[in-house]
Amino acid sequence: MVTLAEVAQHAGVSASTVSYVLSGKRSISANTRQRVERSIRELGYHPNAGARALASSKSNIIALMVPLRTDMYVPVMMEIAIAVATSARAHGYDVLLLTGEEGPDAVRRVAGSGLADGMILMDVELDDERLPLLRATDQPSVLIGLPADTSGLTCVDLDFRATGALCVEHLAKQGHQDIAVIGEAPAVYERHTGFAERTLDGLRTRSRELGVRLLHRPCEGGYDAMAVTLARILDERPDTSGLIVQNESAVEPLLALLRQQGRAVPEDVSVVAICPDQVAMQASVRLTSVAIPAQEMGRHAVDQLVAKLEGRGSDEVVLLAPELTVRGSTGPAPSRS
Amino acid sequence: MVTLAEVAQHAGVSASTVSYVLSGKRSISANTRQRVERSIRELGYHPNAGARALASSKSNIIALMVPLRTDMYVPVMMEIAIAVATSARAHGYDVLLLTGEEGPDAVRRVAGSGLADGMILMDVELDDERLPLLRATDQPSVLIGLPADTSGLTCVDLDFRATGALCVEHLAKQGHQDIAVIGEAPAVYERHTGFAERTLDGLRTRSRELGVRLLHRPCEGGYDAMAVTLARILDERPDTSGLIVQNESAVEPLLALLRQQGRAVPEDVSVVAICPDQVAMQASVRLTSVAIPAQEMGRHAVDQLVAKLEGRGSDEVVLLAPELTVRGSTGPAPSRS
DNA sequence: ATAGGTTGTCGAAGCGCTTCGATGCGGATT
DNA sequence: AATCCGCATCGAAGCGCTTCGACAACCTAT
Repeated sequence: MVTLAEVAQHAGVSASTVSYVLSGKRSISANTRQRVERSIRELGYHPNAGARALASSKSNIIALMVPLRTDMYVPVMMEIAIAVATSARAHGYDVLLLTGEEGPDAVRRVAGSGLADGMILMDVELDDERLPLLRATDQPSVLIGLPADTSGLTCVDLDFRATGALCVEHLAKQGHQDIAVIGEAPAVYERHTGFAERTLDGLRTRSRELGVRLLHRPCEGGYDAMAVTLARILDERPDTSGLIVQNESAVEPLLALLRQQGRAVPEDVSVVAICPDQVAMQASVRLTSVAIPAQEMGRHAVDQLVAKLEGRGSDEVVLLAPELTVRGSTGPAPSRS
Repeated sequence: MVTLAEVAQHAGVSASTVSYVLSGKRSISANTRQRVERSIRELGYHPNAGARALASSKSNIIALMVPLRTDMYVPVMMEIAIAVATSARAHGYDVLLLTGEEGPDAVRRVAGSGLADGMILMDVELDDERLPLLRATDQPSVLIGLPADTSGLTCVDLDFRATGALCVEHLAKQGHQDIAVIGEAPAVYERHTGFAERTLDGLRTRSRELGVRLLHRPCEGGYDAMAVTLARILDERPDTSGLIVQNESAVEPLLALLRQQGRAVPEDVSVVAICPDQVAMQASVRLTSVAIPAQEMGRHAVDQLVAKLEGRGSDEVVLLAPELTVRGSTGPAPSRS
């Protein structure tokens, strides 16, 4: 293993000079810099991460806490995680992957050990048990998702309230009077996941304002669960002509069922999805949808965190504006029979 | 921040004693140990990761390189990643998330800087460009997936050759004579991804042995691509009665199309999927499938790597035996019209 | 009673890096 | 010619931990 000292000797300068060449924190003559850089290349030197962390008390690592559950909104999570890793690298940081498993202890461990300089939390619940710790340790952090109380926290999220409103508006504008929402699995609501409740709030508020009827039903993923849920909805509100789906793994089953029952999309029923663009475009019907901008969320979160770590940056809540893309699954409401 | 020295002072012992209490590398009297442990608790001491890494030249971190592509076999990747993170924690390791983006350089960076003690590579190609480096740096590592040349490497994977064989056998045993394989996207084959080619090999070899006809067609995910692919298959081999799908995002579209065309599963067509159990069970037809044991693969990889890091462990190729679960999507071949 | 072996603890020497103050030097300012 | 300043470099002091050899203290076998 090559050390700083060896590079210094090889280049005929002192260790500190090499260090300054590397960090750029003091001016170095062009001549010396080149000699040092050459030695670094020739010896294949790589600074030792541990030593660096110890001496500078900065690890250049960002911790990312992802939910343990592998069953829900997986693609979104994955996309965010990858976006985080990629943007972090662009800022010179590496990413440490923490699963929800350890829970709040992970926060303590990471903050205490100086393993990471800051952390990004995903899948934040409205009243998340990690938040008190986060506030207490003054560990620089950014949440992806919105808790109930955002004071003293930096958060990044899609504006799900506006998302809900947007979906209702779109359907209402086309004359739909009876709208049903097929939501995430019941467990998601029971955990008081921010995005689910906020979407619902936006949906309800806007539909009240616009005077349309709204029915919300949670739904597990998969075909059978969807079949039951759809039957219940149509039983309860036979005039339902607009459907809003916020559950990736319910999308395709829903379309299959509608087809099977002879309900044409969008002639008989309009469907709006809240899902990644890819899902909306790969479905058996091109779905009108509000995209979940996973990449952008990940990138924003990193940008915010890095800003904090560099002393700039503040406790801000960034809500990304939703965008509804009209594709083939929505159209005018059918005239009442 | 609390340091070892402070704990030592608080407990009235020397720093080295505290260190030995923590590591258990020398015997300590019960009395002293308790005093030290009490001080640790009272002061809320957490060892500093950087200092530890520097002094011991072990970071207790495992690097996990995941493919950058977010479009393919995502759930499997995610499940593996989470399994890796979870098992690693159980062994006292944290996980550093690297994306494929950096390519081989990531290997150099991690190995050189001592950031991680070892690494796990996913999405290994048959002739992966990271392998030469891996062999050169003698960085302890484990691959998930099989390259062409496994000499000097430790690999963990599902036995995809056996998987392919198993699928063919199952269908052949039910009398199917014309079998079509709907594979991963063409890009996957072009990259020479090990698992895809091996599966194909298993499928072909076994079908030759059993004297059944086999047609293989790569297929992008999504409904449209599937429609085209299916049409081509049925055009070319109208007698096809057995389908084998190895592409998660083609499963549901396939079922929808078959339904739409009035082909009953399993009466007219039998379908075997190679996919995670969850996908097979959530589909609109309970799919007979060979599971991709993502969790197990992740766990095995970590176990192997940890064994290597502790000096035990060898360069072994672990192939997990495939298991075919019969569900509702396969049955006897229809008698020829 | 004495040599020999355990057991439990301590002190000190690093691990490889960053960073601060000091220093030498040439050029600009009086 | 004396003074001041900025630039480029160096030396040394740590950062918080692990680990090795040393050493008392005690126990056992002779």
